[in-house]
Amino acid sequence: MPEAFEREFFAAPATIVAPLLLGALLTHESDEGAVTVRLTEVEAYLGDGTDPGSHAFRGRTKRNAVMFEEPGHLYAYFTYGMHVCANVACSPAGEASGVLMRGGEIVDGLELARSRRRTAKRDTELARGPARLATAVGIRLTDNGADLLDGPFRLDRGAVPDQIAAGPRTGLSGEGGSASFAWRYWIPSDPTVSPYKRHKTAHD
DNA sequence: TTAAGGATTGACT
DNA sequence: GTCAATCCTTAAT
Repeated sequence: MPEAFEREFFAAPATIVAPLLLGALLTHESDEGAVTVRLTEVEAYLGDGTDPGSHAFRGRTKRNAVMFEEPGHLYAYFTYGMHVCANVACSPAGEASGVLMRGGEIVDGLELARSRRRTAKRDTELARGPARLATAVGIRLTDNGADLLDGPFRLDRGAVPDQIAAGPRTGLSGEGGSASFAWRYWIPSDPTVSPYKRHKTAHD
């Protein structure tokens, strides 16, 4: 039986929490069944005005309100007209930061994940990429604000990875700005880490 | 009220 | 490798 994270664990800035979430197990139970994903890739986003890439950069809005409230909740948002991405809200209530779950390995509920991700040719593609992960686990826009420590969602400690890599975040504009911070963390050599836009990492 | 753009993916050349 | 799809959120009229 895995050990669940405590609320307090998420009351730290996302840059602290993010690398510690690698290897963690996110489970979502719905009418269709349960799916569990082991996180292999995450990104941190701050909200104190220092991080232009963050949705919380310009302060609290209707969309990002969850990030400013109690930590350990799900911040799900809609993007590109068709995709949902899932974050874990971090920092104490009143402060905003979040960890974007970018990739993972499906370790339970494989059949259900496959049926949700028809276009995936291999199991390693089921949750490789933020919107894919959200789809495979069954996260919808209406799940925004859900508690990740109680209810249909659960976030448990998993085996700590042997190695952790850090590098620039992906998909953000403004090279001279926050895109150059090493706030993306992943498990090296894991096949479920998304390969996108890795144009100027200083390692691998 | 309207317009611009996005923490991406999948299809196609 | 390139590019269209598609609609919600935000900021500007």
